[in-house]
Amino acid sequence: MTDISKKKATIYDLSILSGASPSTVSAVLNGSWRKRRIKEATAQLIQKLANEHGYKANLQARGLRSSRSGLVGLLLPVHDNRYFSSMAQSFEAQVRSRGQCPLVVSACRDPEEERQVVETLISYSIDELFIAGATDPDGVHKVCEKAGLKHVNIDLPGTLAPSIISDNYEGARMLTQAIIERAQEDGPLSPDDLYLFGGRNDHASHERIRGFRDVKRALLGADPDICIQPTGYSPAMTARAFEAFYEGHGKLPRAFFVNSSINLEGLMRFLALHPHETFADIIVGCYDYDPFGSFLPFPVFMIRQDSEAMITRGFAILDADRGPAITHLVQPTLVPPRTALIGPLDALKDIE
Amino acid sequence: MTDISKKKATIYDLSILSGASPSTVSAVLNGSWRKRRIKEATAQLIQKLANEHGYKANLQARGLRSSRSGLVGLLLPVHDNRYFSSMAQSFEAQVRSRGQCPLVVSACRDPEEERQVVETLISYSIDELFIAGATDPDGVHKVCEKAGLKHVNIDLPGTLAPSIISDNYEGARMLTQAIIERAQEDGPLSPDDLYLFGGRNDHASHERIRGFRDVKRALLGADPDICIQPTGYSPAMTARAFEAFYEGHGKLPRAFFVNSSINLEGLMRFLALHPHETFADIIVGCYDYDPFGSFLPFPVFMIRQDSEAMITRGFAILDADRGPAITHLVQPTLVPPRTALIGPLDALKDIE
DNA sequence: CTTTTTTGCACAATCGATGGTGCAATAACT
DNA sequence: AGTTATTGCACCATCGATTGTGCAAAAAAG
Repeated sequence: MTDISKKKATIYDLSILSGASPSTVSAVLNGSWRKRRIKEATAQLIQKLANEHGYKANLQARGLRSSRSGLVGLLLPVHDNRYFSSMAQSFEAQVRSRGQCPLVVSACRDPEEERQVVETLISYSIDELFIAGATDPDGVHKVCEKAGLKHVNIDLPGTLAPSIISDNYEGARMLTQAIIERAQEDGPLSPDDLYLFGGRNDHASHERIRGFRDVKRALLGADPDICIQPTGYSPAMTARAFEAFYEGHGKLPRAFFVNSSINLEGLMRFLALHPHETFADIIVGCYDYDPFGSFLPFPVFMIRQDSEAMITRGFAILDADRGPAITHLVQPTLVPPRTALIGPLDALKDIE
Repeated sequence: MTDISKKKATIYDLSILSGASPSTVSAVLNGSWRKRRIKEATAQLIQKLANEHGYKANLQARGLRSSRSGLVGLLLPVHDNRYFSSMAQSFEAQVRSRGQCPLVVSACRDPEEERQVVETLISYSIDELFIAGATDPDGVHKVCEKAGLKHVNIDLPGTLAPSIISDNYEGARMLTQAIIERAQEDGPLSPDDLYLFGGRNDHASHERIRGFRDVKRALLGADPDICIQPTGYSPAMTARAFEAFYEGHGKLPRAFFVNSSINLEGLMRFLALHPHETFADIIVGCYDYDPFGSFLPFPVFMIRQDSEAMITRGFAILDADRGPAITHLVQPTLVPPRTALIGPLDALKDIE
């Protein structure tokens, strides 16, 4: 603080200033000094000097020596999405509170990129890795395994490492039931009136589709395959699917289940091209929560996945060290239309 | 790849395997081998061995020696917001395409936290830093300065380093004009019918408020102070401001300008407590773009800030090395209601 | 067949911290 | 006073790369 020197102070500088050896300085500054039986007075002197000179340990050097970096990684498919960005937010908070440094990266749902990004993180000797929504969790697992890196899967399960995911089946059941009941308030609902858009060949989509179909069959008696319209996690493809349906039927289905908020963005693209009065009576369910998505001009039921709880569980599992490769389910909650939930931002103090 | 050894290979391992010295191996693997006049055959042998053993440089060691890490930091106020998360998304892409590793962190709009987080990043020897939306850019600047870290401000300007920000004044003018014109379609608008909610004591808010007031005065002839309601960047506080207005007037203002999407979330919280029919005729302008925010059940004009361009400019400035501490303006665009823009996600390939 | 030049590489110091080991000086016991 | 225990710290190897320097061997020049 007081000091104006250009270069960053090292333990060697403090060693000279204090008259102690570098190893003593190191011990004092990394907290191991009691164990090393350093005199209290010596420690205080060194700490005083360190403060005066704004000493900060070089974490690359420390990491090199100790082969730990204090970095904890979170691998996301994308940032630009409320589900994942709020996961990033909770992740950061939890990592920081453990005295480590969060490293959030995205890999664009590309299996090869996922592995490469993780290789890079490993080159920085990260200590732990959360693999969220990976397209190929087991591929990433192998990379981690080889490097001895502790890791868990979040959101999409793997078979080789512990996984913490939403209870997609139950969530989809809740959501499907909610939109059916709501749609039936406007009159009887035929199986052809209820569609599902979005999702692809991943575990979450499968489970959600399974939940959707089970409830639909139970409540509406039938479940034609045509009502399932996978589009990938792409707004553009989803918009195309809505457009195609619209061209064929002159309207949208009375009610539909949208696999994620990313797919819901596809619906927005479709809506932008059509006057909204035309679709004033649709009922939508979206497997994801977005505060604005909840207030669209038609009823939108949403599912809020508890990413904060998943991260917490993830740390618990990593701390417990080498848990079995089982899948832990976290319950999501059904969010009725027009609901503004509080989120991680509310934890922030914000002065006016 | 082929290799099954437990530990990561180092240049020393490859040195033994190839019969070359560690320095030769190093030179081959970091690309400086031509400069060092290493025989082509030697280089190829070493590269082959490196591939076979899945060699990856230890970046902490490299960073320690060269005092560069290949890490580029982006300091955000928060993740959980479309503006900043899409900034993170473009940032990542650009950093990766430059062969570096992105490090995105948030500091919760807390000046002390901002400085500490940056100190931590510096301890990892990051090479460059983008300071986005910092509460105290100049405080952060000083920390960077002392460490000789190249940096630029994004979104909120500082006085000591180059800054790249939205043209908030022009953006606010466009937005204000758009909502006034739209509101006047429903009949004459009095100055008391047009409010501004959100924002606080930062440069962006000041400029937006200035733009708002200038246009309002020009078009509506007056601009009572009461119509400016700063709430900070907090959904909860913003909701309270709407609630207070509603209690006093039995309705919301006919038209209003919301300072950011975070404040717009405050409007959602208010709306959740009231039947939306009551507010079917409000006209809203929001300084930020959110794809779902654009489709609320009343007209929402939005401003899309070009975060991608800001990042690009930022790199240009950093590459030009030590630009003057001037402020560069990036033009935002006005987004009419019910518009679904494509975003960084559309760059992703997504197989069905 | 020398002398000079070029080629190809090895050596060793260094970045800044960590942690095992060993050795004085002091304190505690006979 | 002589012996043993304890305290307090210094020394040094080490983590894995980078890079300036130097020196043989090979090639080119004379």
